[in-house]
Amino acid sequence: MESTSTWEQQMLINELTQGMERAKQLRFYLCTTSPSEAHDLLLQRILSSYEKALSILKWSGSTGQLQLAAPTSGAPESSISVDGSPRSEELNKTFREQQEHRDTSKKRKMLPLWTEQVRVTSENGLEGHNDDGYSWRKYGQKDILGAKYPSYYRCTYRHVQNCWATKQVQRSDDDPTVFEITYKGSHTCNQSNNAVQPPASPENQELNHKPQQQNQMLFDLRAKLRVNTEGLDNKEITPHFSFPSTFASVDFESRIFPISTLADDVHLGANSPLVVSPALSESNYFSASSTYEMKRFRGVHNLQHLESDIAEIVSAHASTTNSPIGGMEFPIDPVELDPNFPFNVQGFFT
DNA sequence: CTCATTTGACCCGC
DNA sequence: GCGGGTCAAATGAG
Repeated sequence: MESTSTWEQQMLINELTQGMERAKQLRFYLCTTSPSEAHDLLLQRILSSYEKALSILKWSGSTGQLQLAAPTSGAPESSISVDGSPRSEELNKTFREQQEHRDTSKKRKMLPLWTEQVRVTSENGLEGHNDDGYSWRKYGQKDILGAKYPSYYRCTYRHVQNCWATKQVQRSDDDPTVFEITYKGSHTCNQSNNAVQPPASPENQELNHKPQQQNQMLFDLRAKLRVNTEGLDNKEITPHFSFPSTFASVDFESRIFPISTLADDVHLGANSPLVVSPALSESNYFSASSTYEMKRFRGVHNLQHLESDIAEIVSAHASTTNSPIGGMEFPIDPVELDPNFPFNVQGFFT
């Protein structure tokens, strides 16, 4: 019981911390740069973090696992609307909680639930962003009543890092250009530390599946970088990767949330902590092998997944040298990172 | 060869 | 029995 509560608290801390840090970043950007869509996106992500935190709070409250009250009465979306942005037409993503009426199964109450709507356009496939940096694996698709072939995704690192986040994507009945994405559970994998919380616009994965491996490489490299830097200055480096993806969200998020550190020192000043749930992070960084053991203990029912899990574990250590992005224009060794390192390569908010 | 997706089968709650 | 959700063998892509 307490462990569950602690986990929820960590998730909450994670969300709130991210929201705070994004707010700091926004403040900085507003002071130093001209208005741009980046500001809107950053605002959106800030609000999303807080909304998710509220979602967790409400969910925990309903299950009695966390005795905290949501700061708003009624639906949070009434007070914190992502769509509140005057440019929401471009971002066009609403965020609403539905835990009150979606929990028809007691077992399925075990995970927090929220829904995100993503609008798809013919030009760029998705407005706003397409990917939150999370890596998903599709595990099912089924036509159900009132939905056209909803797809089911789970976190790629479910077995490696015991991350039980899932999402369901289905086309909106009202507007065929809108896809409703229902997220279930929060990421406990490393990705959550590097990715922006409002998770991937899932349709991207239906319309464009390629970024998955790219995300994995990015994640692997990020993990590697973080491990390497953690012992040095408790800082981490997330360089700007630009993938040939149809969408730019991963690229964008890498820029907008440079997981801190040297890059943040440049942009935000040396007093920018950007601590993303250290407890969560650390426990996850070294959870791969233990998860593997756990899996063995519980009995592996899918050898293919086990093998891929092992491959992921191995690749996480080898990606720095083998991955195409490992040979990028930035030095891997953080010590060698020049404070003036051009994180604005390919335009940092330009 | 590896890994992600597809898709029919299966499980489970109502 | 029905329907939503998940599993896992088959298949395909890179």
